[in-house]
Amino acid sequence: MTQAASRNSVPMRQRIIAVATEMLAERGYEGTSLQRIADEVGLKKPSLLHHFSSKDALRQAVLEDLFVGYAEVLPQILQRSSDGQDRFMLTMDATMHYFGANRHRARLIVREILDNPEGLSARLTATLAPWLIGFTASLSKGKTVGVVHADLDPEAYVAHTAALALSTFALAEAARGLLGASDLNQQRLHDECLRMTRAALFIEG
Amino acid sequence: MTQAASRNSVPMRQRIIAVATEMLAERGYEGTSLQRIADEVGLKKPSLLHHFSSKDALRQAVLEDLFVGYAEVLPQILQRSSDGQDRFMLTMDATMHYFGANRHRARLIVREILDNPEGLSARLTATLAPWLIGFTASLSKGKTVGVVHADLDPEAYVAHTAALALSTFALAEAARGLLGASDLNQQRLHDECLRMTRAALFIEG
DNA sequence: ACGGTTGCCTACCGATCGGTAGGTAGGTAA
DNA sequence: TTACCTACCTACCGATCGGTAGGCAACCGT
Repeated sequence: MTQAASRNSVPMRQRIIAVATEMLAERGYEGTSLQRIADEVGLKKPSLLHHFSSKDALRQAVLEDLFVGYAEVLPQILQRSSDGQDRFMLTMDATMHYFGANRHRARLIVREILDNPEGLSARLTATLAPWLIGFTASLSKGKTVGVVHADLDPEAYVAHTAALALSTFALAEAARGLLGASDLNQQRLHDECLRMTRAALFIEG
Repeated sequence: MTQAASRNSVPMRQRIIAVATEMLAERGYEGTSLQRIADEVGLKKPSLLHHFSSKDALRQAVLEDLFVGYAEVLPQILQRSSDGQDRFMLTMDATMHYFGANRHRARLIVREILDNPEGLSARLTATLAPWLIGFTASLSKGKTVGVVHADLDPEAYVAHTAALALSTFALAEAARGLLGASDLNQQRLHDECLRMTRAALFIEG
C-alpha cells in the first residue's frame, strides 16, 4: 500500500476519477469512451482498465467519490445550526455553495438520475435519506407550531427543493442564453433560489 | 405529396418520430442507436435513414415536433386568461399538465439541455423567449403595483420556475424512491409545485 | 404500356466501442 | 540474486456504431 505516484504527487487512481467525473458530467456515460478518458489522463486504454476493472466500475468509483465529498460537507453545516428553523435554510445554502463550487457534480447527478435511477437511488438513500426524513419531520412540526405554511406538503416540498438546487447549477447555462439576460449570473440565481424556497416555506417574511 | 402509409394509417415519418422521442428521452442521444429505433418501429436501419438523412436529422425532427406540440398548447391558455395576475399561474398549470401528460418530453428537454445546450438554445429562444420576456415584464410591473414580492428577481424567478416544472416530471421518479414515500404521487408533486411558485410570487395569500 | 418516384430491402464499409492477452521495466522483499 | 508485484505498454478481439451502394417491387401520372 505504498500508493505510488509516478511523477505527479496525486495518486493515479484519483487523477482518473477527477478526469472521469468531468467528462461523464459533460458528455454522459454513453457519450464518454474509455479511450478519451485515457487520452485526457495521459494513459493508454488498457492501463486505465488496470486501475478500474470495467467502465461501469469506473462510473461507480466516480459516484462513490462524489457522495463521499458531499457527505463530508453536510454534517459540518448541520452541527453548526442548533435552531430547527434556520436549519433547513442553512443546509440549502450549504448545498448550493457545494454545487456552485462543483457544478459538474450537479450535472453528473442529474445525468445519473436520468440514465441510471435505480443504481443511484440506493446510493442516495444510503447517504441522504436520514437527513431528508429529518427535514420532512421538522417541516411537519413547523406546521403544527404555525411558522410553516399550513398547506405545505413536506415530502413534495423537500423533493422540489432538492430538484431546484440541482437544476440551478446543472441547467442554468441554458436558461441564461434563453432569457437573453447576459447579466443573469450565478449569484442572482443563487439568491433567488434561496428567496423562493424561504418564501414558500415560512409564514410572513 | 400523397403521404402514403403502408399498412397503418399513421405516416411512417411520424411513427418514427414518436418512437425516437421515447427512446431518446429514456436512453439519451448517445445511448440510442439507429438500429434499436429501427427495430422498435419495425424497419431495417437503411430504411430509417431513407426517411431521415442522418441520426442528427432525426434528432432535430424530434425536437421540432416537440416544440411545435408545446407551441400549440401555450397560446390557447394565454388567450383564455385576460388578467395579468393569474396569467402566470395558468401558464404554469398548463405547462405542468402538458409535461405531466408527456413526461418523456420533459426528460428529453432536460437531456438536450445537458447534451446540446447551444443547439437547443436557438430553438428555445425562437419559440419561448417572447413569452418569457413578457412574463418578466409583468413580474416587474407587479412589483411596482405591490402584489409581487419586492425582493423577487423576475428573470431568475422565471428561470427557476421553468426548471421546477421540468424537473418535477423529469426527475421525480428518483425522488420518489429516495424519500421512501411511496404515496408521493404525481398529483402531490404537481400541487406543491404550484403552491411553491405561487407563495414565492405573490404577497399575502 | 411505360418511365419515374417512393419505400423498403440485402450487403457492405471504415471507425470505434469495451475488453483481453501477453509482455516489459522498475521497485521491493527475502 | 531471486522472486514477485505494480504500473504500464503493444497488439488484438468480436461487436456495434453511423452511413452508403445498389437492387427490387409497388404505385404514380402520362
